Amino acid sequence: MKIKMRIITASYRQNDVTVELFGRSSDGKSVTALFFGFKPYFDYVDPSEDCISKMKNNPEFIDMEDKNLFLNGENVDVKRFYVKSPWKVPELRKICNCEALAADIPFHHRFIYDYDLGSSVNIEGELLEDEKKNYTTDIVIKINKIETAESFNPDLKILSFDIENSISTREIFVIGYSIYFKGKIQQGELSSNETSDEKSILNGFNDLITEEDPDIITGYNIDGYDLPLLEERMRANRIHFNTGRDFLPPRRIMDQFWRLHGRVIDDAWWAVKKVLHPKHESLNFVSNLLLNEGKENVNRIYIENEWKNRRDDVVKYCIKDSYLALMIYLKIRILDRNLYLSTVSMLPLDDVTNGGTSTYVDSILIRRADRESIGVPMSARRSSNETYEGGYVHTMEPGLYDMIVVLDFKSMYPSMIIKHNICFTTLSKNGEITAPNGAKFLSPDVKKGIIPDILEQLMKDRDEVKKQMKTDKENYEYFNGLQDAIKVLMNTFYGVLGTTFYRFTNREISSAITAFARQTITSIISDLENDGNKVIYGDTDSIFIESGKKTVDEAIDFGNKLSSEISQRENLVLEFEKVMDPLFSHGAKKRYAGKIVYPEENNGEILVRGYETRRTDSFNLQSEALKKVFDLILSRNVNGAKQYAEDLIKKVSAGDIDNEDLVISRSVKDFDTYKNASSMANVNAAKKMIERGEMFIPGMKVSWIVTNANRTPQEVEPFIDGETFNYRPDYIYYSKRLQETLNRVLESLDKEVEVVKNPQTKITDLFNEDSNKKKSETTNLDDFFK
DNA sequence: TGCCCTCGGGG
DNA sequence: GTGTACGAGGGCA
Repeated sequence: MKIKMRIITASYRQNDVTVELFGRSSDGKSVTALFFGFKPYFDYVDPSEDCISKMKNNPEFIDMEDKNLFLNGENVDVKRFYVKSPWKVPELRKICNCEALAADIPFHHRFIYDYDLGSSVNIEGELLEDEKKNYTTDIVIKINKIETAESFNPDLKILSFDIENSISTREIFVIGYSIYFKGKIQQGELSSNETSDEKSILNGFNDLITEEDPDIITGYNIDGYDLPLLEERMRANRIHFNTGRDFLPPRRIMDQFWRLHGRVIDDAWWAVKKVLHPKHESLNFVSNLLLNEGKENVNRIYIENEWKNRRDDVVKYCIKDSYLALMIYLKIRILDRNLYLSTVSMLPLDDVTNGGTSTYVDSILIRRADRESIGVPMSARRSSNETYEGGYVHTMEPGLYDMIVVLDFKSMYPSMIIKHNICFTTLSKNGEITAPNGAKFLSPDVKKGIIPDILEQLMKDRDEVKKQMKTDKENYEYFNGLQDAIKVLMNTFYGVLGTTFYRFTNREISSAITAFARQTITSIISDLENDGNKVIYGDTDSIFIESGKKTVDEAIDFGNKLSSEISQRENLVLEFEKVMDPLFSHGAKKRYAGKIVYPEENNGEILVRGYETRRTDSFNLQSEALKKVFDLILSRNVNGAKQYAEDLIKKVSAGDIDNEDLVISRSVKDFDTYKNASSMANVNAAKKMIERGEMFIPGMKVSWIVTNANRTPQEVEPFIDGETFNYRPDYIYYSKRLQETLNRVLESLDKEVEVVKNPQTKITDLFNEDSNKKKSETTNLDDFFK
């Protein structure tokens, strides 16, 4: 039989080293596809006789083969060794002293690369009835023939769940779930009652997953809470946590992700963090923000009592939470994004969802290297603390600027790589292209590098998809998602090539890329200045110019004109991105705030870079005051901003402020998990709560007010909602912190006069670091990619 | 300046 | 599972 399927995850069976591909077929069935007989292998560069005999005598040895590969600028002889077990490779690659190649590629990736499979595949094979009992999928098929197919997006089943449990005994009370499939939502719960205990909840959960057979499992903070809890309770009840499509349990990877054979575990909270960067990350806040809908009213701090007294409400609350997580997950469209990304990077969905970014680049580059007989080095395990010069940052004079036009280089680093043929395959002493850092690369007519070639192709692909997006209105969404994913992939490419020690590149190559980029932007800036333009700021691939225009329309014309002039002259694309009016900076690099007036859809937005204060352990007043100050400055009311700041700090130092505005809160774990618990304010607040007979359970969030910051550690008193606070806050401490925050912004505006009078105590000048600023400053590329 | 430690979400 | 890794901020050397 023949089927077309989208690959969700790939793995292999330990017992017989059979490759397993899990996915959904074009007709909506869940599928396990098995490939028998694929063998692990890796290469040794020019191994000695001794090395070869060691390998041949190893019980893992199957076969060997001669190869000739391009490596570090020359062709070398290598021996390819085929072995029995993927998990033995880390051991085997250390048997000899010579260099091992491609000995750190996960086995399922090795398979996908070798058969050059994309995210969707056509399979010819036969149904395996006797294997059906080993998997939860609708069908199990033996692969006789497999090849990549045009990518398609099947309907995937998403299951979201949430658990309510006892804080003290950890016992699970209820698991609520919401399932999304083909546009419909189905809900339910598993709970303890007269006839059902925790054991039956846990077994019920396993059954639910097995029967529903979802492709995606989500929830809110399931990675860090619900899944570890399930694992713990399953163990306590001696129940196998067999929720995989092969009945194996989920496994925690690096204290971060969970991996489950056949399904993707995709925590909605992580997705929200990555995509949205919300001010607060709580389910209630985020669901109100995205869905205009909040959590049900249950007090989870007193969950045991709530469960005793309001069981039905707790069940409702639990289901609602699973529903909210599901709706958030759908709303932010992270699944679509990852599906597109898996399409363009030719990887299973799980690998783009829960894998590192270098995996995407590996997927493209390793296939290409194999095709062209280029050796695949191992990832360097060197500690790479060495930094190198990154992007160019133009220093900004402190002040308030009008009608600023912002120009952006389109794909600056990919453009540099393509233009200068930068690649590990072209790096050569004989190269006629010399980078500003001294690295030399062969010219494209002598040898075209594979990285520039791939990037050029990706750029062309993207333009092509964009064209289709415009002509094929019916499939606009699809093409738009695809072009965006290609952009992400290209960004990933230069991110990986530019920041770390990636297997195919090195420092010389990374710094050649950034050096060319600096050369390009600085020469354009000086051209602009020679033409009489006022360049006030620039960072890596952006240039800020004071247009001198009175109206937005004039500024837009100016921006368009500049962008087309320079783009033509330089044979690069410099896009006119936005107009800000006004723009404010106190003179530090990477810190500014501006009001956007163009493009129209962002008109009125306030853009703040580099000034944000940490939200979680700052007190309310701090962030509110900062926001107010920016509002005033960007309304050009600088004096008003100063006056406001001065008045506020005076008020605080005089104690004329509500206690609520000074509360700091953070969560506290078990005290003995801290290296230096006694010096931590949150721990000390929790200890005092216990002394006072207040409830404290490790993991709880604790609120406090600082009462004496002159002592080490600072003295704090817990702040309990609804109870009077009988201590005097350290108003001097609070006014100092407020002053620090506000001075970061205001200090530059009026240097002679201290912006704010010192409140009672002497405070040394803050932010006097700009005495010897150079005109040109550089920054590490890593900063740019944050 | 750079490293180490911690939190955030969840009950 | 031939796989290592979130991002921001404060404290401290």
